[in-house]
Amino acid sequence: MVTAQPRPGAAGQDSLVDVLVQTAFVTMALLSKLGAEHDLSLTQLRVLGILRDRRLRMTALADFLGLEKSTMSGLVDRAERRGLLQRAVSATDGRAVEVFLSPAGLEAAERFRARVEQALVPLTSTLAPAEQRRLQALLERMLGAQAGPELDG
Amino acid sequence: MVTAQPRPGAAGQDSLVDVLVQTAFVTMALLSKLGAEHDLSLTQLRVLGILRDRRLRMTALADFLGLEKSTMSGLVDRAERRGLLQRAVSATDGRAVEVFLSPAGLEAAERFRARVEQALVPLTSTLAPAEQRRLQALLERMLGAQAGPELDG
DNA sequence: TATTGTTATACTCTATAACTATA
DNA sequence: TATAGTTATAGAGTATAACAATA
Repeated sequence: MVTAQPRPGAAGQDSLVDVLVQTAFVTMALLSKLGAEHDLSLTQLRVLGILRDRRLRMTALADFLGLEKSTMSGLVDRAERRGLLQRAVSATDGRAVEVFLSPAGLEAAERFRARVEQALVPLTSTLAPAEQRRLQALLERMLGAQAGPELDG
Repeated sequence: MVTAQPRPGAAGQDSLVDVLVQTAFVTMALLSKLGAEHDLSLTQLRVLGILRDRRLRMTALADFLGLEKSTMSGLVDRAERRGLLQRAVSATDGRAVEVFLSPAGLEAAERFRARVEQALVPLTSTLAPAEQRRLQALLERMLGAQAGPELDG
């Protein structure tokens, strides 16, 4: 879990939960580090990822991320100021604001995606191709069991 | 990766990297949510986890978490104020400060660990016991490939 | 009156820079 | 002089509450 490696050297008596949590921390640390290189927080990265192929209202985006709409305002403000995304009042509802990636934002999202792919190779390539497929399948099945659309992203 | 589920319904064309990242986000969201129930941030949870079975200097703790020592000061301040951990000047080096869990902090750490274990059951139990062992083994091998002690925790 | 967003305010997390105390 | 921590300051991320505009 949120614990340090048990004992440097004494491996393997962890539970699946421990390993899942460690994997999550390692992965997030990596994302975090890569993001920091471009001054992007994990949340900003998620926003870019989510908007890669859609245009969402503030509220929908907030729901996706599990955040308050007031938080979204600030988040979108900063990203917009940096030219990564844009706002537009909805054509059908004068109250609603739609958010979408700017060309620069889209390019940043693509570029980042490639960086992550590449940065994770040292980890994933530890496993043989068949094992990688098995791991992917197991994780997919596990994730499938998990509910809300707010959690992926 | 940091992307939303491809298309609600169209599953499975993701790469291993995508799935790893999604797993990480789901896991972190869960930890985050459980932590929030006790007003504990992910970082505070990590501190509790790391100190569960050790006593560290401020600098060592900062290294473990990959943070600046000034950040540690604030983090430890707040946790100490809440009675979760304590500071003590090192017996051997008057400049150094050692940090360790208070009894309340230890109890909180244990309690939280159990909560996480329990909260992840819906996910892990999707897999048969043999599959769980296989998943754990695969992840462990993958993690083993990864370097620094700053990244676990 | 209900919904969509924004603004005001406050707190945590984070970093950089300047500082104190000990080695 | 170098090292260990703290303090001052500033910015991002987060939430709650109050508000404006539209439905």
